[in-house]
Amino acid sequence: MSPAPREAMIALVDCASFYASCERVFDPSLENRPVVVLSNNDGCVVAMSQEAKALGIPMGMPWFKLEPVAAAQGIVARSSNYELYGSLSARVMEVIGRHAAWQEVYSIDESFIGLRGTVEELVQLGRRIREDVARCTGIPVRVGIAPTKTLAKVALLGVKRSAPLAEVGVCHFGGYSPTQRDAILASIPVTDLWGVAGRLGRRLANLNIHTAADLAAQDPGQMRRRFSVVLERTVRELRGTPCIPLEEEPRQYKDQLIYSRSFSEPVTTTPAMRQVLSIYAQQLASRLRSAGQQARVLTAWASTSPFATDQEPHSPQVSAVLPVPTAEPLTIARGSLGLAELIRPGTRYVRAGVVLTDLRPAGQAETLPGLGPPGEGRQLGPTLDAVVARFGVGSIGLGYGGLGTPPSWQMRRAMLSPRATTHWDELVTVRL
DNA sequence: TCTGGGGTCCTAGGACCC
DNA sequence: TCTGGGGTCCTAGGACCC
Repeated sequence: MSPAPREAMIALVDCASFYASCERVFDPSLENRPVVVLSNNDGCVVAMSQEAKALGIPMGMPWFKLEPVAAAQGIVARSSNYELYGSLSARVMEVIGRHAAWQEVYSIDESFIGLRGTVEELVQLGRRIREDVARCTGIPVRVGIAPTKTLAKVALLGVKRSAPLAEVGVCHFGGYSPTQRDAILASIPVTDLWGVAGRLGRRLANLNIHTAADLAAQDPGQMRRRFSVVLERTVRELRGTPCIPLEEEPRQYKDQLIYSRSFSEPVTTTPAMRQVLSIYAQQLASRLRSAGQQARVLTAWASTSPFATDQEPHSPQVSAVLPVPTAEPLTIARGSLGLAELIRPGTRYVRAGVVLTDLRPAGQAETLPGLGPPGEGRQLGPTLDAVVARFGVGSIGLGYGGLGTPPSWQMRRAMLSPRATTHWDELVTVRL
């Protein structure tokens, strides 16, 4: 039975190979070529163009293993350029939003919109969205439409996997007969659904539940008792009952803030780790301040490489309750530096991070003058941010972070494209 | 030599309260 | 010998997302 005309529907719009597509927008020479986008430090593959996927390159493959064969296969690599992707994402989302009264931006490359209309009307609308986004941003998108978010994802998988649907770029789950829908669900492994990954997938396989159709046939209450309310909702959504609402309002405040990075070369000494922590703390303080929040609890950690076979793994960690909820870089740096005392000099650490939790909106409880820790209330954060805004990252640093030359462990991004939409001096030149 | 980063949600279990 | 019960709050850890 096809859904009643004008019933509320949800469309999931996703960008095809988003990072690779972004790289192509300002570099047409990448068209029709296998493009891979690398993680920070040019570590491993985090995104691929269709051509690269077709070569069978596994997601997450280390670049140092791919690099030797890349040239021979015509593979082009780019360092990830999140500033560019974020900027293009905002434009894509804005264009999508023009076509619907309800929109939830789900991730950097996915958006849900709420729609009403017949199957034919909504498929037409999906086509218009594709054309509009392509014309305004150069990014290809695909559209899956269904009564629930989970089924919209199923419809989108159809667009990705069926050649005729890929041609159109739009799939409406309601356009199929019940028999066809069952066949579609039976063709989708459970682990392709939202909320079902490896662990859960193995537990479901033990119960002989392998496909979306198998899962849809389960009793929702039983799935809740045996697994969780999350899986219960998935079952109900697969059966067409919306359980996961469209969330239009982006959340105003985050629950936690993390700054963590791998090093381009291992850090082995206490002074170097102090420098790492000072720089990370300053970055984090800056983010926290621009989010309009303060933190009360801080955790700092470092770890050795999980791939190293020649040394014992070591992951020291410190947690501290800050004297007052704060966004002051000095207080955050001081809390983080305790970690430097815990490292074993000579051990090779490959990454570190600082996590702020127990966040709250800034300005809720002002500390009385003189009662806070040293540095509180001196507005060091805004001053540092202002200097960085004017003279660039690295132009000023706190304590151990304030060194003139860039540290040797700093992130490597050798194949970085220009930030063509956010920096005047990196604009693209077009010759006619 | 070289393997990413930043989040959220849910549940179980302990602390604590009356 | 026999030793309550119901509720909330908080946290850690697991699992998942892109």
